[in-house]
Amino acid sequence: MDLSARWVLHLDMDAFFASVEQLTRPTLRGRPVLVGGLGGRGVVAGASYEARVFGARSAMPMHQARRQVGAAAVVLPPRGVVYSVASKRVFDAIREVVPVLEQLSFDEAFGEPAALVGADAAEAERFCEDLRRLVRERTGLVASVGVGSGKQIAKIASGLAKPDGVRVVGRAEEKTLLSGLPVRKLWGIGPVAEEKLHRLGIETVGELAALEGSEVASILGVTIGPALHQLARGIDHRPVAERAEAKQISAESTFAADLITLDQLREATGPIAEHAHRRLERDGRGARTVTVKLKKSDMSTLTRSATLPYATTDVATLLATARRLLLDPVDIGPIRLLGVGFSGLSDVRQESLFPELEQQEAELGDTRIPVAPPEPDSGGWRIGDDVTHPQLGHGWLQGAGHGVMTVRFETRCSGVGPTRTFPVDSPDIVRANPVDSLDWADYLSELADYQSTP
DNA sequence: TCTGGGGTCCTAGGACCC
DNA sequence: TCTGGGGTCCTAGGACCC
Repeated sequence: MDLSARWVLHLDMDAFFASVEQLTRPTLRGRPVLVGGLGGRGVVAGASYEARVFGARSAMPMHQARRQVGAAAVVLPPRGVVYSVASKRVFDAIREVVPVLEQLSFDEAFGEPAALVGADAAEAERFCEDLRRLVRERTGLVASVGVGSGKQIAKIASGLAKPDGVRVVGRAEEKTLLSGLPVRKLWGIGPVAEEKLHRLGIETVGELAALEGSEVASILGVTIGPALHQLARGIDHRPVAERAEAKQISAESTFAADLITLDQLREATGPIAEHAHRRLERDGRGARTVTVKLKKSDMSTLTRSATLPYATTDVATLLATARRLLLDPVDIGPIRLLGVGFSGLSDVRQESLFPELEQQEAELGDTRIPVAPPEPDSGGWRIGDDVTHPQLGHGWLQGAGHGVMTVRFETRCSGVGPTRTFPVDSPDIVRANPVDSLDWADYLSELADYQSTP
């Protein structure tokens, strides 16, 4: 293939989590929305542009973001299923035009459309504007697109395109753009590599590019070094390809207060392992290796893993294995986070070679699966919960306390909806599927169409 | 009340086998 | 009385990404 003719595009949804909240809850449009953990140890997973004006950013501790944004901040817990459905719709739509997509996350993907081979910059730009229009029409969400000769440039370009834009970086422009950038902007250079380079006086991608290959290898390692050196010099022939199946499925949880006994740790393992196990079941494969991850109060982490003689989906076996791997906080110190991961995933759901062993493990694993944590005040309702009312339809909880709750009735297609206040134990208010907030009005209009059809 | 949750990839040492 | 060499699997830790 003639690589000089290559156009790679990087599509990145604008403020994805916050935008989905604003889409499905019209009251939030134009307001500074922070999505993330509400507890003291939560961080921001998504911030709307209105919140970014105040300096709020992803990965920032929530209490800090909240302080910066002030009283206008709307803080909501993440609704993973809604983002997942919205994401699928976005990329299903894009695949109609660009069949091969390398999806990096819920909100990002590379593509290399066949239609753009040999195209000029203006054609590439028109193509991407069409793509953005398609996404907006189908989903109501805004994507920005960057285009360049390879993945690295395309990714940098999408950053420049934001918000709500397209940026094509032509061949002539590439070198200049790249060389002035701080090294940290290069994909694969994180805080540690950045610090190593800074200590040697290397600040920009241009300075990195100017080094000898051997120097870069000695600073950044023989595997990563040469790859990053090439990228710094604008050489990026990496193909765009669909991602392989996941190699690992895990769940983890940070506790409101550090755990200090082995018993607490054993209890906490249940729900976390079950969470990971539910996703394993959905995936349809079995796991051979179980890993537990413990993060201590000083943020250092320990992992312990064990490999079974066979891959299994049996929750008792997996849970017992995880529990066996735990370390005692009395020995290692207070634990702020526990994770349980499954790997060595395979389709073969082989019968156990050692059924009696499995039985033993199952019995061991049966010890005291903890009850769900007690619901907080307000009748178990939390801000952000999706609910439904027989007359008023789908809504979300704006506030709860003192025996009453305030519900805002609105969805993606309803426009700003009305609020009503109910006793927290009102039988009319029932928990609803959050995904309905993406669809509910559609469903109603379809129903109306259906009923009006003779 | 500093620092979530879900991933990928790399390194390095030891066991084990031929 | 010197201890090869390669390959694979397992384990633990860590950098990095969104």
